[in-house]
Amino acid sequence: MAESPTIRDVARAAKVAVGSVSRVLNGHKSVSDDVRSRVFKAVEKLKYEPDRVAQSMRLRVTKTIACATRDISIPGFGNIVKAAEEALRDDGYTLFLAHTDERKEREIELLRAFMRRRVDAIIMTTSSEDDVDVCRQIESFDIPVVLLDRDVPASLDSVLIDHYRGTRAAAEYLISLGHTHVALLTGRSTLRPGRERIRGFTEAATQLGKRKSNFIVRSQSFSKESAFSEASSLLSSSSRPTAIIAGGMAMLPGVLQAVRAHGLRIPDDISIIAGSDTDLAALATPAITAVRWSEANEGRLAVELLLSRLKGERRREASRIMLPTELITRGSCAAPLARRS
Amino acid sequence: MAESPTIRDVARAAKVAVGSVSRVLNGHKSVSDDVRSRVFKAVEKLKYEPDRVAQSMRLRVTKTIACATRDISIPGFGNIVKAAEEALRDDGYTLFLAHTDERKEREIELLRAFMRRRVDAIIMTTSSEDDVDVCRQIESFDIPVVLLDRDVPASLDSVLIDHYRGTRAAAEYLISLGHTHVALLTGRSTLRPGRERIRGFTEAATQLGKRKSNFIVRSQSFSKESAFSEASSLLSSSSRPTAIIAGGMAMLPGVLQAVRAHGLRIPDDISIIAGSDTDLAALATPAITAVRWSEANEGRLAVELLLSRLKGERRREASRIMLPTELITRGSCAAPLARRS
DNA sequence: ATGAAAGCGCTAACAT
DNA sequence: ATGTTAGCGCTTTCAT
Repeated sequence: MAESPTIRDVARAAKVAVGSVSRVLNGHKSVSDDVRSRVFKAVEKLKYEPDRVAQSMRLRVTKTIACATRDISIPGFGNIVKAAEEALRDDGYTLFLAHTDERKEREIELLRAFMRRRVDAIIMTTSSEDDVDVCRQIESFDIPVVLLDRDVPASLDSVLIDHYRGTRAAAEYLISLGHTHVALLTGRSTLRPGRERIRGFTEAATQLGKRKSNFIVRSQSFSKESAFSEASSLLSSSSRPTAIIAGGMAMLPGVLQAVRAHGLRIPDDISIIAGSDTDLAALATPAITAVRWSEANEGRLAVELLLSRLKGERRREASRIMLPTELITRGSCAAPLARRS
Repeated sequence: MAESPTIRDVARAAKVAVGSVSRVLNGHKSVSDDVRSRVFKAVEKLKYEPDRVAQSMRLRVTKTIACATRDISIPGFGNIVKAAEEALRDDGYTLFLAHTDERKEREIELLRAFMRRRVDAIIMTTSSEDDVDVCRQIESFDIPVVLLDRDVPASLDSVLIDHYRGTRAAAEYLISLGHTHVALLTGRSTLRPGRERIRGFTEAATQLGKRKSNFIVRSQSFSKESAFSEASSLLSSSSRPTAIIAGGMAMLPGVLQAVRAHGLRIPDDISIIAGSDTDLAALATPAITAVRWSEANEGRLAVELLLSRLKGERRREASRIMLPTELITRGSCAAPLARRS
């Protein structure tokens, strides 16, 4: 296998200078038809492909964008990444993908690696919104960064999900069915998705008045495992809630597992609402009522934000795009048993 | 924001030559302690990070690996990619991710883009095993390529899943329950996963004898949508099967949707087996019997294969690693109704 | 319109 | 042990 041909090989084959080859390939005006056609012929013959590494070197632009999320194997993130990749590729960008495991050190290490690779922009979900190390590092970057559902002190572009309204709607719906003893399982309140869900949840609770309501929040982590253990402990408690909101993208499986382990029926024994919509929510039996938003839009909008900066508007104000949520009611919620009998 | 410092800036700050800086940073022997410490001090002070693009340029190695699968939003692929990324990162590699949408033109375009980026290796699922364009292109590459569950004429490394045994076990299990009218939904037989599943399925059918069995194969595509439409047509037919095997990573949702649309009960009216294990299979009601393999191992082994080539064994024979499958029996299968009554 | 040459940041080969 | 320099493949400036 011969080495790939370089621009010199093309120049030699076309009997022109390398500069002319470059000019032809980059569509400059000042080239004669004769040279142009000879260059194209040589390119064709040699199957020449410009080396992007060399171009990056020279142009100080790599046409790569880094994407780092907590865990790419979570279906929701897959949808986001897919849409982002699709939106990027038409402009000649390629996506670097990595997962952070929600660990700060990994995140810092990852960001450094991305900077050394001279990526043009970054899409990410930081593991913290107030950690000085991470925030300072991101602020020191001179490239566009868009955060996915995060609210950091720095003024960065972000695509936010309206978990507040979504969760409030979910809680109000449960209240309307007669529930007074409801649990919200979500991640740490130091992270926007957890914080906003808690806000919507507690706000809904105030409608009932303090005396009548027993709304509890468990905000440990967004993981499936913690969803399972929190739900299990809740379900074993003497006064178990009559409804649970699984407030995270990967939490429903854990909650359903716990419900099953306790031999409880949905919605008779317990009502369930998922904080994000998935195949599992749609096809469980009964189907699970869920807070939905468009993950594809989330990815797409993040990319649009980046591209607009990359195309020149580098100095505009930080944009915060809020994506609406919608409560999809299905069969997993009913009036609490006590009330029905 | 100042420009990132270069090796020259470090050399100047440490009052040494650029060559010495490079030697220190790359751990060469011939450097005095004095120079070493001065360099490290300067690096620290300037927060210098070597430019990977320049390194790639000089060393002819980019430390990037491309990964292209049909659709990254399919949970199974997420698991594979996650494991692969984890295995790569320790060696300083970063992953380029793209999806092919199972379209040949996209695939070719993608491969070209990857080559122009001078990726060191490629992990992929080709959309075809016999297409001359794609195969010839891949063969022309001088870099390691590992195929995920594909069998192309060229001698490439591959990680294969034992769908043959998995599907045969699934079909035999259904036979043991008394089913004689079973349908396999899977993708085109020109692709290994479809082909092997069909092989296992038909081989199991022969045990029953031609007269007694009514085993039908629908091999259109692996997509959820086609699973839905094929299952729907099957379920509406006058002689509908008593069991369906959803033989693809994303097909179970489509099949369950169809079953639900027809108001059928699992396993009373119809038995279901999933061709790959997911949260949905584990947590549906009833839980769905599934053919399982370790997607994490699939990703990990693919990377091991690549790294071993990258570390020198470039000329060894192509390896074909076969990953075992296992039938996880859950509650979605029962004897067919006719037989029970 | 085209050729020649500088230079992006780095490593390695060559001097000393 | 350390400094100097060529050169990776490309784009662009400067001559002509």
